[in-house]
Amino acid sequence: MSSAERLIESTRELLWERGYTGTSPKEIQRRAGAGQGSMYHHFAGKPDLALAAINRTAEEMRAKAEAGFTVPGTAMERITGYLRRERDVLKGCPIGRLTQDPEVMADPGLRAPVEQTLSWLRDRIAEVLEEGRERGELAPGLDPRTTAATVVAVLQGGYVLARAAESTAPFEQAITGVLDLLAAHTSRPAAG
Amino acid sequence: MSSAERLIESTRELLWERGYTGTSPKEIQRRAGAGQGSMYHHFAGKPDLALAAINRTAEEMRAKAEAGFTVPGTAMERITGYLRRERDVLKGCPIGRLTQDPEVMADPGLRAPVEQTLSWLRDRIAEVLEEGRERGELAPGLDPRTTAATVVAVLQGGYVLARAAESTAPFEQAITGVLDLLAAHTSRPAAG
DNA sequence: GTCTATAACGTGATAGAC
DNA sequence: GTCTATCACGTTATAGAC
Repeated sequence: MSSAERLIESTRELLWERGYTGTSPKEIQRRAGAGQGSMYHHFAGKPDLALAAINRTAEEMRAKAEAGFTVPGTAMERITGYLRRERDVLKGCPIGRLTQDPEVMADPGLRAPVEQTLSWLRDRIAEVLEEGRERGELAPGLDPRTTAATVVAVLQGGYVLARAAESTAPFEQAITGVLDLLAAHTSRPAAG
Repeated sequence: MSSAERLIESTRELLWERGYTGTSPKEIQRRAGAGQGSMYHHFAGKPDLALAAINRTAEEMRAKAEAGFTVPGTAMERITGYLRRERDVLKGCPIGRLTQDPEVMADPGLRAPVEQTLSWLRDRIAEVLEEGRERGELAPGLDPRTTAATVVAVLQGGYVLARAAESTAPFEQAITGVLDLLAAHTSRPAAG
């Protein structure tokens, strides 16, 4: 792996673990096994390197989510599969956590991928729910857009509760709770 | 207001806006209109001052929540009142945001009030839901503890979505979505 | 491309005058 | 109690050798 590559990967890890404000170029270099000169040769500075790291993480997050949504099955099964997917719960969402970083949110370039990724996720879940409604799997009274916002919020908030408790239990409970609530709005035409 | 008091209040604001890692003693002093000497006279250092600030914020958060839960009404009305309460949505939750701060979570003294406050909130909401179930307002199939975790997660996650979008809209949608889902599990003995 | 040296500035804290 | 001076260290970057 090239120096530039190792620098990006180290930055991704540190942004996840410590956020943008809490991450220094020095620590990035140390973890990447690269010197100052190498970093400033490949990247203009900390914001430039962070942008590369955030863009890659955002892309990866979309790909993982999309893989879950594209599988066959009812809307409820696809949402369940997405929510129950294996996750590093105690580390939280690498994109969602950046919303708490004032320096990220103050920089339009760094904020854009964060905004777009979470916006895309809500839209995508709303589409899945809309498809389920069209197929008669979901109650017509269920609004796809508000429900999608709720699903994404439970996920993001579940991470917060897990980190606070230093336990995955509240995350699992939050997911189970919203799936139980959703289940009451489903009918299963195939299974009767 | 005394210097010590102004220092605590400035710290509370800065922890909310910038987090612990992103807040320097110098900035706290500037905002409080106090010098270095004053701060280090009243507090042992940054962690000590932050602890005082976090404890006060945690206390305030509990008091506000409790005020919402103590009002008369059905469980659904009390939960709705709590979730619909006026909030500084784009600033997010002053306690929840600390879960993303690695330095806070690494310090047991600072972490404790964060953990206890969110744990208390889940317990308190579970109690309200349990009361509703006992009164026949809520479906017996609804588990109070998992549902409470979902409610708190929607709130915490709603803040994340709002900050990402720089808009309160996704927060409102997430709240509306979970209340709609909950509504399907309620019966209103009084209203028929 | 990668290294080391240097620098201007900020951080978190201490010391001691007043 | 509050002030200013000072300090060791870290941050973010630039310069220039190799």
